[in-house]
Amino acid sequence: MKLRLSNTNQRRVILEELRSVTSHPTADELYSMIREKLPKISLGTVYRNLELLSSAGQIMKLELSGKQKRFDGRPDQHFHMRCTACDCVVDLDDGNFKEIDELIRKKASELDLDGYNLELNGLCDKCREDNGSKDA
Amino acid sequence: MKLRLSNTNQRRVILEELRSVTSHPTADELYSMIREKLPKISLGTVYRNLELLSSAGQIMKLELSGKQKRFDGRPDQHFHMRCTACDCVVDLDDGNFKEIDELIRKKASELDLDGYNLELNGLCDKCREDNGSKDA
DNA sequence: GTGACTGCAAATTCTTTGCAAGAGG
DNA sequence: CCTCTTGCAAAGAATTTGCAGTCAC
Repeated sequence: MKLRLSNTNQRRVILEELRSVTSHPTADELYSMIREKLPKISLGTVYRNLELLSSAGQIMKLELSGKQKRFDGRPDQHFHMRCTACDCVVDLDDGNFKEIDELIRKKASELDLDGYNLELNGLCDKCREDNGSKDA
Repeated sequence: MKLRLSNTNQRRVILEELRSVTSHPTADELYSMIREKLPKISLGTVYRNLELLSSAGQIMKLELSGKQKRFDGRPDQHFHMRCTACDCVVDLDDGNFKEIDELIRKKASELDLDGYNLELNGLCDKCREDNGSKDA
């Protein structure tokens, strides 16, 4: 659903901030980040705008495993990996998953399903490094 | 991790109840179901036991999209579909997803990942029916 | 000016936890 | 017995909401 959103300062900063990072912050992480620029912003405003922006298709709301929702400034479909060590979420290179995407879509259309959500698990670069040095 | 669990009445009823349904109840849904048999059981006990049983590998904890965790009496790996209308979770016939599973595993092993979580979306039988009658 | 938006705080929802009493082996 | 478990109630974490004032257009 596309909505017309008015152009408030808070909304603009939230969107800019989210677009400027490749992490996939939770609402409260984003709140901390944004408070450095807008110290008076409230957490409720952050939640409300993230909801509106994702309804408008300008960002993506990620409801992956784990208790907190995360938000992604990239509005296009792509894949995510959840780090099994630090719980962060990183983007995966889509090239690797084109085939998988096509296969799932094909099967889904046969079964009259309409979408899917795939989350990979693994170690992010940082944790892989830490882990490697621990083994050594 | 396998644990030795003592054999309390509450634990046994929770497990039986969860095994007896194919829905994938949330903790509080299960709590309501169980209170018909054990009216004095507490919600905390249900949560604690679901956690223990899933650590022991006797049930599965599903952390899918949506805010509440759901629990599955089938301890073996299989696929789930989330109904986009009523939000329920149903098991999918694995035969359809063997190929997908293999492809994802292959790719995951190439990229040194270690697992994945796939959730399909679609309409459950009941909602499909309701929806059909609405269209007519 | 009017409707959308904001900050604040309180309310909701889901889950976990401390504790004293109770059951299991 | 001694430990693990329970019921209860309170705490905690994440998110939503009511409201009165403010901003965008």
